[in-house]
Amino acid sequence: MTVRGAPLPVLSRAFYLDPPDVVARKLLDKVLVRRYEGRRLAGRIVEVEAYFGLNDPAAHAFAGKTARNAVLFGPPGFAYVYFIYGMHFCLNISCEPEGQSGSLLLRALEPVEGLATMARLRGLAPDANPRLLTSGPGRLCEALGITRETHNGIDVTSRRSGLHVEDDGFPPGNIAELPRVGIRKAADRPLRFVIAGNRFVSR
DNA sequence: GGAGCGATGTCCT
DNA sequence: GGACATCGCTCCG
Repeated sequence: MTVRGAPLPVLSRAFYLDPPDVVARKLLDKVLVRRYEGRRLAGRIVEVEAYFGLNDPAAHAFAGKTARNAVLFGPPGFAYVYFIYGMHFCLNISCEPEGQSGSLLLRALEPVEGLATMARLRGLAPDANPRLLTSGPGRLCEALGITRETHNGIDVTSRRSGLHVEDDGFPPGNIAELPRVGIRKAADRPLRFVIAGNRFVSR
């Protein structure tokens, strides 16, 4: 039992050692927390995609290690943030032992704490529809103030990094497996994991 | 509520 | 030069 007011446990490096499909399932219903200007911005993870490094034509790591994707080949539990379509950032967490390049793409959160701040960061009114805050990989990065400059390569297993994942003991929901979104290669593999029926899942 | 499409920077061929 | 793990707007039902 958790003592009221005590900090919740942060997911450790060992949590991310497994293959990406396994970690993706475990990540659902955990809480992503961002420390922003002294405030907590938090959202429950409701949609994750798994990417298998060198064995996965859709993965950024597929063609081998480059300057951009180097984080994926490092130890598990680090943030890989990249810039896409000239205007959005996407957040991944590396998994598998060092040398392997699996990762998890965080695609949607159910916002839990700091909704007004998230709305401001998204350029929306404070009372905007919460579905517009963090439903989608680009949206959740904007809502949490995550950019490549500020977060690529940071350790998400450390509470001090300003971005980590907590386990609040929320009972896991039913998981649905779907094809991944927005890719051309290996588009048929069911590596998108969502909380079935959750309204904050993207699209 | 869904299809179509333009915006825009970076990476790798 | 082409592709890109997206988003928000328009237009049409």
